[in-house]
Amino acid sequence: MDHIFRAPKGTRDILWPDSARWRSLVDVFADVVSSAGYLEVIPPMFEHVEVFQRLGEATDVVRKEMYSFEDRGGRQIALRPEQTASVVRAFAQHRPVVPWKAWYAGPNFRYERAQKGRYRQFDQVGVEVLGPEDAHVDAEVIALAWRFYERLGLRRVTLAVNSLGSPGDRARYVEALRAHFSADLDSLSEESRTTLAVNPLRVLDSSREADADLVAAAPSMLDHLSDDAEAHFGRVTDALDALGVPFTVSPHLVRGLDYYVRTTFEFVAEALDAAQDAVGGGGRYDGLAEDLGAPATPGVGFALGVDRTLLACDAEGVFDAPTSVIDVFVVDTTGGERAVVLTDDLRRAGLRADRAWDGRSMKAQMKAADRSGAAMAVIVGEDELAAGTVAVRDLRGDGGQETVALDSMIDILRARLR
RNA sequence: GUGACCGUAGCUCAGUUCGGUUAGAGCACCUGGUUGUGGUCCAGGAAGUCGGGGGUUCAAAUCCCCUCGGUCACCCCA
Repeated sequence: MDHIFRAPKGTRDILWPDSARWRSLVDVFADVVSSAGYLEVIPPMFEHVEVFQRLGEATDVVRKEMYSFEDRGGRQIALRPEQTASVVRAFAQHRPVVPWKAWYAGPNFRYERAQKGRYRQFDQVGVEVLGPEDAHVDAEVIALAWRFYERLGLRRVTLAVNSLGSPGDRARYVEALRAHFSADLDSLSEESRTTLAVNPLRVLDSSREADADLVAAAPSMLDHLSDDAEAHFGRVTDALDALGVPFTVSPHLVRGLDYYVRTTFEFVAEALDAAQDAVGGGGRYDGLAEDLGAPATPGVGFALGVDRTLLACDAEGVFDAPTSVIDVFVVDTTGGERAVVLTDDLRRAGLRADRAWDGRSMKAQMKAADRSGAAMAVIVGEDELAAGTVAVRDLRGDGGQETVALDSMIDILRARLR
C-alpha cells in the first residue's frame, strides 16, 4: 500500500463503541421528544442555496462556511449548515396542519477550521414547532432539551435565556448598541470594530480581553423590549420556574443566526474545558416560514450538538457505552459447517451469536470467543458432531462446561444467559 | 481565514538537544508451549516509505526549506 486515504479534514469515523453510544444518545432523544408528541422529519442533506441564505447574509454560516456548489443541472446547491431552515422549508412545501411538532437527527456541514468540539460534519438532534405563538411552547421546547440532558445523566449543564424582542425592538436595540460602541471606538478591539460594522449584536459575543469592559457596560436588550415582547418573555420564564428548570437571564446572549426573534436560549456544558462549550441552543423564529414561502407562521425550536453533548458526557463520566455485543460464540473444529447452521439457529432464536473464521485452531477460536465478550460458548468437535451434541461452556467465572443434546441447546443457553 | 504546538509499528510513546551499525519499548495482533478449551504466564513471530517532497552532508528519524496532516486557540457556533 503506497497511499493511505484519510477522512477529509474536519470529518472523522465514529467506530464502535463510540458508534453504539452515539446511536443510543439519539434513541434517548427520540424517546424524550416522542413522549411529547413530536414526529420525526427527515429532510434532505442539501437544499437550494437560497434556503440557507435566509439565515442572514451577515452571518458567518452563510458568508464563509457554506458548502455550496453548482450541480450538473446548473442548480445552486448547498449542504445544509443546520436543519431549521430545511425543516421550515419542508413545512412551507407540505403545509402540515399546525401545530406541527417535528424532531430530527442528522449531520450538518460547515466549512470551518476544526478544533475540539467543532467539525466540518457535525450531527445535531433537534425539534421545531410551527404554528403556536404561545410562550408556553417556548417553555416546553426548552424543558424537553433540559429533560434530555437529565436522561443522559448530565448534571453540569446550565441554561441561559434571553429575549431579542420583536423585530422592531431588535432594530432599535441594534441602533442603541451601535451608538454605545461607536462612542468609544478606540478602546474596542480591531476585530470587534469590523464586527460592529456588519452586525453590532455579535460584538456582545466577543471574548477578547480588550472588549470586556465595553461589553459589560453595553445597554441591555431587556430595556428595549416592547410590552408584548416583555409579556411573552415573562410567560416563558414563569413557566420555566413552574417546571423547576433552572436558568439565568443573560441579556447579552445573542445567537449567530439572524432569524431569531423574542426568545433565545443556550445550553452550556460547564464540565467541558474546551472553548466550544455550547452544547445546544435555539429560539423563536417567527418570520422564517414566511421568508420561505409559507403563510406567516410563528416557530420555535432548538438544536443540540451530538458530538459536543457526548464530549460533555465524557467530561462528567456519564452515559457509558454498552460493552457486550453478542451472547454466544460458536467454536467449531470440524470444518466450520456446523457453525454456519448453529449460529443461524441461535440468531433465529433471538440470541446474538458469532463465530470464528478461516478454520483456526481451537485455542485461537476460544481466544476469539473470550474477546467477543460473549457470556457463553457453544463448542462442536468431532465427538460432539458424531454424538449429535454440543458443549456449552460458561465464559465468565470458572468456565463450567456441560455436554447437551442439540434439541435442548437453546433452552439451556437462555437459562444460563438470564 | 489567522496563530501556536505536534507528526517515529494498529495504539501510547522512547530515540531528535550534539547527524554515525540492521530505528526500539509497552499494549494489541499471530504462532507455539497445551494435536479438544479462552482469561494468567512463558517463548517466538509479523508489523515502520521515521507524514510527504526537496536541500545540506561521506552519512539525515535527527540540521535547513517547502508542503500535507493532526491538535488547540482566535473567529464563529452545535
